[in-house]
Amino acid sequence: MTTARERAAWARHAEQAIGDAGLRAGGARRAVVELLAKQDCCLSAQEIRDALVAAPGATPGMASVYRALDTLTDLHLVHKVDLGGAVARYEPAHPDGDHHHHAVCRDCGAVVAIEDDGVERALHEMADRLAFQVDAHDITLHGRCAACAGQTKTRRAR
Amino acid sequence: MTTARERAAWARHAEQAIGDAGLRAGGARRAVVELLAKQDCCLSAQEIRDALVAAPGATPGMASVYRALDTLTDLHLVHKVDLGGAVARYEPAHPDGDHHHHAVCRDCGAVVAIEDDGVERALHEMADRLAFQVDAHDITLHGRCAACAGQTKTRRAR
DNA sequence: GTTCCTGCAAAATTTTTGCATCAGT
DNA sequence: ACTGATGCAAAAATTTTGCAGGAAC
Repeated sequence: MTTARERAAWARHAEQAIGDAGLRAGGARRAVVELLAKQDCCLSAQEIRDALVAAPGATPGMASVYRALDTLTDLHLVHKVDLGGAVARYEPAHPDGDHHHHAVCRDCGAVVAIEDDGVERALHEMADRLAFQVDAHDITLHGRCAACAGQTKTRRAR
Repeated sequence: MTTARERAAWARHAEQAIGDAGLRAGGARRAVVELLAKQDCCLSAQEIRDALVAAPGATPGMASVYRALDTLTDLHLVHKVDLGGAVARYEPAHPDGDHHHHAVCRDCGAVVAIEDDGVERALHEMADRLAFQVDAHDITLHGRCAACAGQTKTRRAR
């Protein structure tokens, strides 16, 4: 779980890294960083823009959101997550190696964050044996979330 | 590793399941099944169509390829794999639970199939503890393949 | 003879790029 | 002032859908 303290630290770290890279502090990218800092899990580009437009202040264009996310991903500040749908999702990349994976409910589409040391350990042991230099890994679980598994299948509009 | 015998079995199983579902044996879908049966790992829709167009016989349209893949995925005969790029990839889903995961080289884009019992075991143990009914899982490794890790980074055109 | 399948073209969706303008350093 | 950042619109790329004709059962 990510604490409020860690989130604030990420935001500071991100602003710092952006400055160090010789980039400027424009409104759109800062707004994206500030929004992402509040999140524990991933958001789509559309969700990010919708949230920024709904909030008071600037109304950035989609292109700026994508450009900001692209820059942040290049700086390893943001992790691009592909959960199998049509849209990519983005979440803060915490530098301490604290990371999680995702479970997607096939009924309601909910995304749940997952953490498990056993799996991480097995994954690292496997990586050591592999003739492939592993830098990162993503795990996506598919199935039914607790709510949807409980009730007789209610399928949300897609 | 998937043997020639297993591939042939998959092709037969697929044709059977298609028939059982009350579907007909048109040329495009059969060609897709036959091509996939020869593969160990995943192909994109474009790669599938290119291969079919290059081969003697029919020249199916992209729409037919997508429709065939969609039908096969619904019947759980094909597994849709999203490796993080812009395109989705598809591979035969072997019914015996024999499955593998993927490592993507960030330099040359090569996709390598990965199998590891330790990881599978850890994943199942985790799934048992989770308040989420896990039906399937995907793992994607990112890094450098043996060839690219060996030489000083040569970056292929993207 | 139905009903499904196919191929083409058009549409829909997500993401990227061009360009003129604005803003940060 | 110089150069990066932004917003709009257009473009690109992938996947889906509509429709008319053809093929399987």
